[in-house]
Amino acid sequence: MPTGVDAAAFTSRPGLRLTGPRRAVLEAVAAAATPFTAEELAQSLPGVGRATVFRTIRLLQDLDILCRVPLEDGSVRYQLSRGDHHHHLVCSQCGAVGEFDDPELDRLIQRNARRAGFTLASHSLELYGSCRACSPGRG
Amino acid sequence: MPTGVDAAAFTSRPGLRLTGPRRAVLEAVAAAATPFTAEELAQSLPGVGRATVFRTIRLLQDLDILCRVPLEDGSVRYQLSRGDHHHHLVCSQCGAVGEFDDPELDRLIQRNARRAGFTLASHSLELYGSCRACSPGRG
DNA sequence: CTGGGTGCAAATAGTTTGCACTCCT
DNA sequence: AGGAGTGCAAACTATTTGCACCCAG
Repeated sequence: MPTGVDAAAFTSRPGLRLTGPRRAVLEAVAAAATPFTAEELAQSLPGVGRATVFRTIRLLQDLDILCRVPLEDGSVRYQLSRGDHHHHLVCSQCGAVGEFDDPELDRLIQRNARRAGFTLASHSLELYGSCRACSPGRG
Repeated sequence: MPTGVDAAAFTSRPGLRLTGPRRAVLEAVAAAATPFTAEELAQSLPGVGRATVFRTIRLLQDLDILCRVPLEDGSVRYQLSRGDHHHHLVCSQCGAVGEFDDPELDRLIQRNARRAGFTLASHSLELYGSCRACSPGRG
C-alpha cells in the first residue's frame, strides 16, 4: 500500500494512469502536515516538473482527493480532502485548516438562494479566525 | 454631485485625496452595469494608469465602496457594494451578482465556529447557480 | 508648498501551454 | 504499440513596485 490515499481513486476513471510522478505528488500531499501552496508542493518535489504538479493538483481536485482552500488575502492553498461536502475553518495565526459540515447551514443557504429566485448549483463558505490553540483563550 | 458614490467616503480618512483619476475610477465603477475585472476597468479608463486602477480598487474595498467577488473558477470580479455585511449570488450564465444577508445564517456560522473551538474573525460565502432570468424555469 | 497620488515600465507571482519524448497498461 | 502522461521552457494572466514627477488641500 503506497500512500493510504492510493490507487483506488485512479481506477475510477478509465484511461487514468497512476504514474511515478503522480505517486510522488500523492505521497507528498498525504504527508503534508499543513495546507500548502502549489509552489511549495512543486519545490518539495524537485524530481517532478512544475507543470505536472499543477496538472496533478487539478486532477486530484477533480477526484475529490484534494481541496482548494482560498485564504482571506486571496491566495490559495491545498489540503487533503477529508470529507465530501464541507467548509473550511482557516486559522489566520498558524495557518491550520479544519473542516466542518452542517446540513442545517446548507438548508439555510438553499433557502436564501430560493428566496432570491436563484437555482443553486454550488456554494463556497470559508471561515477565518483563530483556532483553539491560537486563540487568546478569552481569560 | 459627481457620482452619487461620491466624495463623502474620502473625507472619512484624514489625508485621503479625491483626485481626478480616483474620480474617474469611481464614476466608472458606479456606472458599471455588471461586475467587472480589474483589467476591464483599466481598459475602460485609458487615461488612468493601470497601477492607479489597482491601487484605487484596493482603496475602494477598504472604504467598503467596492466589493470583491470570487468566482467559481478562481477569478475575481468587483462590484459596487450595496450593503455592509452581505453574501453573493453569482449567476454562472449571465454573470450577474446579487447580494443578500441573513442574520440567522450568520448565527449558524458563528455556532459552527464555536463548536470547533474557533474564534471567528470573518467569513466569506458565495453562492453559484442561475439567476431567475437564466434559470430553466422548471416548467 | 508638501506629502499623498500618479504614470510608466519593469518586476513579480501564479499558472498554463506547445511540443518532443517517455512509459504505463 | 499507442495513447496517456511528462518535462522543459516559453507564454500568459494578474498584480505589485520603484521612482521621478505632479497636484489637491
